[in-house]
Parts: sequence; C-alpha cells; structure tokens
Amino acid sequence: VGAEIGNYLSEHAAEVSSFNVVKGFLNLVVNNSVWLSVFNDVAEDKSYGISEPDSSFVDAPVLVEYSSPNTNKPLHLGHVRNNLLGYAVAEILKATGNHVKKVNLVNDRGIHICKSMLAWKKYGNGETPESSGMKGDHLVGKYYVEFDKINKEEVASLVTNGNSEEDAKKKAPVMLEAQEMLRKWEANDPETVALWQKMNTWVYAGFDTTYKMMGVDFDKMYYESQTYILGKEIVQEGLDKGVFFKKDDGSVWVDLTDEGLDQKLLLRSDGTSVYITQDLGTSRLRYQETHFSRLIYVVGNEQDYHFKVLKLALKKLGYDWWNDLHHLSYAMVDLPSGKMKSREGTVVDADELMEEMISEAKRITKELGKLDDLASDEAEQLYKTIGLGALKYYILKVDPEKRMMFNPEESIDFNGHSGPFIQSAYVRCRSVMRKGDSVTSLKNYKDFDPSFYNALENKERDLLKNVLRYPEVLDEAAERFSPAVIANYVYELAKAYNGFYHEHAVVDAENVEASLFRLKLTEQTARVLKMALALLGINVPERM
RNA sequence: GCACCCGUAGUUCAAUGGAUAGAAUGACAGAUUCCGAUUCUGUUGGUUGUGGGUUCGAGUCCCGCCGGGUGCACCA
Repeated sequence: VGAEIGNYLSEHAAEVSSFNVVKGFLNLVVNNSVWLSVFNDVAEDKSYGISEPDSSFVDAPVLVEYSSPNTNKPLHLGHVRNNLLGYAVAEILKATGNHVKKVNLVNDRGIHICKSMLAWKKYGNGETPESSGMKGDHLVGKYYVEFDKINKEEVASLVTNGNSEEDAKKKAPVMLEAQEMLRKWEANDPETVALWQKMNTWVYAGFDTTYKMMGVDFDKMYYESQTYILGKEIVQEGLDKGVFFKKDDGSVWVDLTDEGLDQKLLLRSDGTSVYITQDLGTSRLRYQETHFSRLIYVVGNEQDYHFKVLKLALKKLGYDWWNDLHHLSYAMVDLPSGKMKSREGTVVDADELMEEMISEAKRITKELGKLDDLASDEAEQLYKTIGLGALKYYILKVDPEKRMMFNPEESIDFNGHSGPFIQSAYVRCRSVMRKGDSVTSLKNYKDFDPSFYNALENKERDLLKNVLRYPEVLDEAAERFSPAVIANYVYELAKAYNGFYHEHAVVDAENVEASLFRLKLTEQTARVLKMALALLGINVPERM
C-alpha cells in the first residue's frame, strides 16, 4: 500500500503540498516533493494544508495582537518574550490553515510620554537622534529616566520640608507640569501635539529597527491616540440594555459578582474612558472590521483579571463572539538578581541583548575557525542567524505560562538543548545532501521505490518516526497556542538525526538503495527542521 | 484580607490522567578520526514543596497547608 501511494504521489508531486494520513499511512508531502511513510501509528484520516489557507477562514481571520509597547522607552527583555511568542503563535496558526492577521496596539499617549516630552523640553537643548547618534527610542527613554530622577529629587526635598510622602508626590513641580502637558495634549494644543509627534516619530524609527532585528512584523498598527475614545457608545449600550449601572456621581460600572468577580469601573464620573472602555471599543471595532474567528491577545499574566472582566462584560452585552477572545497570558522573565524593574535600571535592553548574542556567536564561530573563508557580509549574517537563533530558542522553548529564568551572565546555551544545536543538525543535513548531489549515481532517484526498505534499523526508525510526527506536533502547538511544543519537538528531531548520522553512512552506504533511502530521509529531516524553526522565527544557515 | 498563577535531578527546562517521571547542564568514563566533533554512547543525580482525597491508574484533577509571584487605581 505504501508503494502504491508513493507512486501515485510521485506522479502528482507538483500539485501537492500538504500532510495527510490515508488509510493509516502518514504521508509527508512538502514543497512539491514527496516522501511517504512505510508505517505509522495514526488511525484516523486527516489532512494538513500548509500552503493555501482554507477559503472559509479568509473572511474570519484570526487576529493576534502582540508587542503593544509604550512609546516612552525602548523595548526590553519582557517585550522580547512577548514579540517572539506573538510572532510564533501567528506563524503556527498560519501553518495549520488559518488566515492570520498580526496587529500591534501602540500606546502612544498618556502621562508617561508627557514625562519624556517635558524632560526633553526642559533639559534636552534640542538634542535629536541625528545630533546625538542615539537610537530614537533610547533617546526618548533617556529623558524618561531624567524626568524620574528630577521628580524624585523634588519629592525628597519636599519631604525634608515637612510634607508627607503622599503629599510630596502630588505637589512635585515637574509632576504638575507633566499633568498640565497631558491636559494640553488632550485639548489639542498645537505646540504640544507637534512635540508629541516629533518624539513619537523618533521612537517609531527606533522600534522599527528593533522589530526588524528581531524578525517580527505586523499586518496592521493601531494607535491608542486614535482608539482611546472608543467604547463610550458601548457603555451607553450597556446602560440601555440594563446590564451596566450608573452610580450617583455619574460613573458607570459593571457588576460581575454573579461570575465570582467584583464590580468594575467602565467610565469615570467625568465621562472620560479608562483602559477597559477602550478595549471594549477596540474589540468591537475589530469584530466589525473583520468578523474574526478568534482574537488573541498576547499580554502578560498580570492582566489576567482585566481580560476576564473584558470577556464577561462583552458577554453581558450579548455579543456572541465574547468567547472568541483569548488572552494568551505569559509569565514574566526573571533575572538572577530578581525581578526586572525599569526604575531601578535592572532591565535588560532588547537591542543590547541581541547585539551581545550576535557577538557571542561571532566569538564562538571564530574560535572554531571553520569558516575563515566566508565573505565578511555573509559572516555577519551568519553570526546574526546563530546569535538570534540561540536567543529565540532559549525563550520559546519554555512554556509561555511559566516564569522563566534568564541569566545574562552565564549567557545563553550554544550547546545542548539550544538553537545552534538544532541549526547545526540542519547544516549537517545540508552538507550530506551536497555530498550526495556530487555523486552522479545517486542523483537520479526518480525510480526509487522505498517499499523495499521494510526492515528499518533502530536509528532510522527513530528518525523517521520523528520526521513523521511533525503534523501532529503542529496541530498540538496550534491548539495550545504553544511554540514550546514546536521547540521541544525540533530538538528531538535534531537529536534523532545526529544519532542516525552517527550510526549510518549515508552517501557511502552498503548499497545504492540504502544510500537513496537515507538521502531522502536526510532531505526530509532538513525540510522539517527548516519549516519548524521558521515558525519560531529562527533562520537556518547553510554552513556554520 | 480576597482572587488568580507557579512549585519536577545541584541548576535551566520536558512530560493530551496511562508503561520504570525525561532532556540539557555539571562531574566522571568511553566511541567515532568522519558524509561536519557545536557529534555520539554510558555512569552519576528525584519521596514531582507537603498532607489528604477522587481514580484501575495522579507530576497532571479536587481540598487543606507551606513557599514564590501577580492582581485587587475614577493608571495603562
């Protein structure tokens, strides 16, 4: 039966690009070429499209919202986890046939931006990214820190002059000025808005560089300055329907005590919106825009409660899509010194982190000295591939909902259970394939009939099993929204290949059939490794 | 105080309720001298925080306790 399927698919290879299980045989059909299994354990028939999305999903996309930075400071390690997760989840859902849109909701307004603006205005002397050579987001971040320093000094001196700590915080002159600035911004004061636009432009240029280096992208950007007014009609709608209620002071609330939660404010007494008002508004806007089948928020687990409230409020309003919202909640990253706190300067900056990983890759590669003939631009590209591969793998292999320990001192693994280990297995495959290509007697395997190979040896069987598991693993990763499932699988596969490679000669096998079989197996291993790593945003080099 | 999340080898992490809880790292011993040694094989290391319960079967589900974290703003 295996041979029959194989012959059929061989003739139709150009059209096929999917995985499927037929009559208990699992077939791996990728990139217009065919490999078929000779055994498997899967009983039920199933197809896995990986090229064309199912047309029924096109009008009901899955939206994945991630990154969501504030524009007052650069991205740090926590954002890195967020971005890598969001990107990988989006790619995994794409690979399982969903139509996916990646979106970013940038927090470009509020008191924190005003703090940076104020400090820059007072002490910046017109400094720009061009004049200082600083990345825009770092420059703006510098003035945010500056503000904080001055604010602290002022509070301290107020306290020594007999004010209570609480009063001092309210009375500090710079803080009052920042609040005044926010009011001006909201009143559309031209000068303030111009400064706000100028500094945000700097920040976006900086973010773009970071995103590009990280390898993440977005199909659509939303900005809070445009969305923060949304949601007020929804609140009114809730009042009309009698599911929200108004207190005497005019503030609007939702009562979720019947769901085991509390009462939650939805609109301030002065009629202005709060965080959740906006999220109510944007979620409905997005539903109207896209009729999404799912809306996935990649947001830290400190907001678990917020998203519970959001969903239940929408449920009370009678929107039947309330349960299509999903909060992909991830835990924070710990440093050996404890928690990351931006005020205490214990954050790990994303740009610096990536640079360090790349130079570490460079150091190790040079030490091994295998690639001294590589052109320098190719070499730089390679260091980037390895360094970022190590970083991304290190972060993504951990289950999102678990806290993870990040030790910058000991740095990240380049050996063992690591990105470069897997990359090097791929490179080894490619090396073997090149060798196979150079042997003319092996080049033409059109007539190759794999059915002869019924007696697999242990390491071959082990490798084959791992290769064929890929579709199931992909399914599981998509179901659980967990890139870690892919990451751990791809490691098993790389290990299986190394074991196989060590045990069996491929190009110089006992006979031509064995060589052909093992070459095919090598080729498919390389393909799956490359595809699976791509879902994690990890590239593979041809040499390393 | 109330709510939610997490506790697995020394360390960093795995394990759709299912076989003897697995890797990596560290230490030690060995193999391959090659189609790529960032390799492979072995030894070492566990009362899965703890006490009960459900189940034919629990690291996984339920309850209590201990430890760590987060949330409970007319901030976002």
